[in-house]
Formats: sequence, C-alpha cells, structure tokens
Amino acid sequence: MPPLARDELEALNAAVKLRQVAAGAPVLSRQQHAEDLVAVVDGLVGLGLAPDDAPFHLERSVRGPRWLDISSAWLGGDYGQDARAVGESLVLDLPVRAVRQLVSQFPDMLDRLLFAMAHTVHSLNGITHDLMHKDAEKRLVAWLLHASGASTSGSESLVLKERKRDIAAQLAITPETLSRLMRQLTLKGLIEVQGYRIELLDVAALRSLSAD
Amino acid sequence: MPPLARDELEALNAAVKLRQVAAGAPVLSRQQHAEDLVAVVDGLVGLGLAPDDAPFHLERSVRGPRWLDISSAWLGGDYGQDARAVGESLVLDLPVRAVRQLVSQFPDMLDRLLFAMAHTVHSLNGITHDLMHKDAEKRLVAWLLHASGASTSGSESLVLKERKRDIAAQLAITPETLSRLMRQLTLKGLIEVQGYRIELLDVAALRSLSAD
DNA sequence: CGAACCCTTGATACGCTTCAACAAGAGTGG
DNA sequence: CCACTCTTGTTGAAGCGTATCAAGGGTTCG
Repeated sequence: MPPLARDELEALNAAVKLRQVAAGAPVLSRQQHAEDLVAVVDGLVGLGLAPDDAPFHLERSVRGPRWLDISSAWLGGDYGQDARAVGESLVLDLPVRAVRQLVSQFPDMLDRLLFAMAHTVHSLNGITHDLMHKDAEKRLVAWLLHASGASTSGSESLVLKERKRDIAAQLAITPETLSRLMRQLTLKGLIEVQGYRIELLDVAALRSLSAD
Repeated sequence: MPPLARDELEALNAAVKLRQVAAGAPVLSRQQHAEDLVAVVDGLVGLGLAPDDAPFHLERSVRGPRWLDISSAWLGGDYGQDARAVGESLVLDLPVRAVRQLVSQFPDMLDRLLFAMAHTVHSLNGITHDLMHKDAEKRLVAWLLHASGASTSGSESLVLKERKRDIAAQLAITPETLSRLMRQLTLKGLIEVQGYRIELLDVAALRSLSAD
C-alpha cells in the first residue's frame, strides 16, 4: 500500500484529535458513546474490562502505532470495552464523521480503512482459534514466536515489554501457570529465561510445538 | 438503516454470483485466494478448519441470511479458513472489485459495508471474551439464551437446528460435557430437554448464571 | 436385521486454577 | 542507612473442571 500523499496527510491532521494519556489512566470506557475511531500513536494500551470494583481485567494490549478500536464507532453504540494506558501513551481520536468525509474525498482512504478493519477481523479470528484449539503451552509458544518476530529457524531473543501477569492474562492463563510453563520449556532446552529477557534456543522446534 | 433502494438492488443483483451448495459440500477453502465477499443467503454453513485427513473441525456456524466472510477479500490473501454447507444452502459471492464500484456509486452502501464489518468485529470480540473468562456452563447458557432470542424474563423454548456435537464444537467443549451440562441444568430445574427441543424455564436465573 | 449414526452415561486421567508461602527488588520515610 | 511495605515472580500442595476412553441405547436407513 502506497504511503499517504501530502494532501491526504493534511486532511487527516486537520481531523484528528491527539491526547497524551498518563500511565494507568483510562483511554476508553465501556459505556462511553463511540464517536471516534481510536488509535494508539505511541505507547502501550491495555484493552479489557474494568469491573466497578476489581482492578482491571486485561484481555489484550495494543502497542502504538496501531488501531485500538476501529469498529465500534460504526455501530452507533458504545465502545463496549475499557482501555487503560499501561505506560505513558499518545492516543489519537478520529471522528467517524470526518472519516466519512475523508473516504469520499480520497478514494485510497477507503482501501486503507477496509484493510485495517479486515486485519482486525483476521487477528481476532486467530485469537479465537487459538483459544478453542490450543492448550496453554501452545498458546505461550505461539506468543513468544510472534513477539520475537521470529525468523524461520535458528535462535532468537526478546525482552518482555509488559509484566508477566499481563502476558498471562492475554493468554488466558494464571501467572502461576505461565511461570511453570516457562520452567518446563527451559528444562526441555527450548528457551532460556533471565527475568524479562528470553532466548528462544530452537525456533524450529518451538514452531512445531505451537502448531495445532 | 433504510432498506435498499431499487437502483441499489439492481446494481447489487448485477454484481453477485449465486451458487447452490449441497449438504456437506465445501463452500470455501483455506488456500483459496479471496476475491469475493461471501454470504449465506439461505441455509446453514459451518466455518472451521478441515485438516487434510480429519473430518472437519467446526468453529462456528452461519445461518443465512448473513455474511460468511466479509473481510478476507480486502487483505489480498486467502480465506484462511474452510467452510462447508451443513445443509443444502444458497451462497452468494460478491467480487471486491464490484464492491469498490458500488460504494463509490452509492454512498449508503459504504455505511452498510462498514456496519457489517464492525458487527463482525463486535461479535468476535464477544466470542474471545467468553472463551477467556467464562467456563463451559456459562458459555452454554449464554448460547441457549442467544439462540432462543430470549426476552427479558419468564420462559422460552427453542429447537436446536444443528447436531449437539456441532453446538459443542462451537462452545469449545466435547459432546460428552455438553450432555452432562444439559443434565445438570435440568436437575437444577432451569431447563427441560426433550431431544432437540429445549425449554428455558427461568430466563432470569439463566441470565444471571451466564454473566461473568 | 444389521450397520451406521447420534446421544448419553460412567470411570478415570490430566491440565490448569486456587490457595498459601516465600524470595527478590523498588520505593518510602524515619 | 536501615526497616518497612508493596509489588512481582516463583514454587508447592490440593482441588476443580473438562477431556478421554469405553460401553450402551435409540434412530434411521439400506
């Protein structure tokens, strides 16, 4: 997909609203009426549900630059989920009305929008598939490979950018289970763990472990 | 959303390709290049993965009229999942190229398209949420309530339109577990089961059971 | 009538959670 | 600087939820 042309960029810039969000501060709330498409420009935002009392139940996290919620605003309802900044973040709001305007003015914009939405669907499809068919170990290994941007084989290293409990939450397991799985993988000689630094010693083997 | 105008309908009819699919026959295949948006006009189609050897692993099912895959075609890749007709079905293919044409010609079409895609995202969000946070009983009860189009309270009845094993697959549980859960709910006096006919005796209680 | 499905039921096994305890670091205040 | 607390990750023991395996009964269909 070609980069945005100058006039497209200018039109976009005129429409977006930027806001800086402090670590831990809310970005979206469940009951809020969805009038904007929301993206994370920079930083890390957690998406999940915030029960009235409980702390905050993370379901997945979004690292900028990336769309946070590109679909709710088209439904005319509310966002349906809560979002909190994990670290200091820059968030972008783009009113639906402005988007309608933009796509009618710049045909390429429509392709970008549809592409992004389709990508969201694709990603969610993958998540549900994994939750339905893969056990915790498979899901963790798949996550590690994805997070490391793993090449085809050999070894790879990565540094965790979130607390392990947050990673566990996204994998729908408890922190205890995550810890045990890490140890088991270490004992099998597949990975090496030093705090938040993890070495993937055998990408090929890990890849086959994570397959359905 | 207003109904389609006559000229919109005519343009649509000119673009779509219809095909009748026999029960059990493939509708989509994983490796197939996605050039169309695909919808089920009438009938029931199962969406899932068909490993080379194994029978067919159902993940969710789509009853017409409803979109089957409205997003893959925008990504320029393949469909990524397999689909098979559960019963005799009428399937509609709508080429992406035609859709681009249509939305540029009829602005309302764009809203319909975006609305449908957003609805897909919303639905998938709900599914992942349930898989992450609800146990099998909660998921089943939620499914029953949804399938019955349950009102606010009182009692409700429904007739299953799929084999129980297919329902179980969509709930990510085994048929055995589904059977046991049904019996437990019956013993609690919440439902009544006679083959494929199910009575929801206490919708209010069921609703609170299915909550997170 | 047998064969092929489907659903159900029971016994057992396993994966993951829960609960509890502990170690290691980070921040805070005396 | 040390004691104190808070948070995070780790480990172990016990228990729950669901899968697996095996068997039996009910239908439908040839």
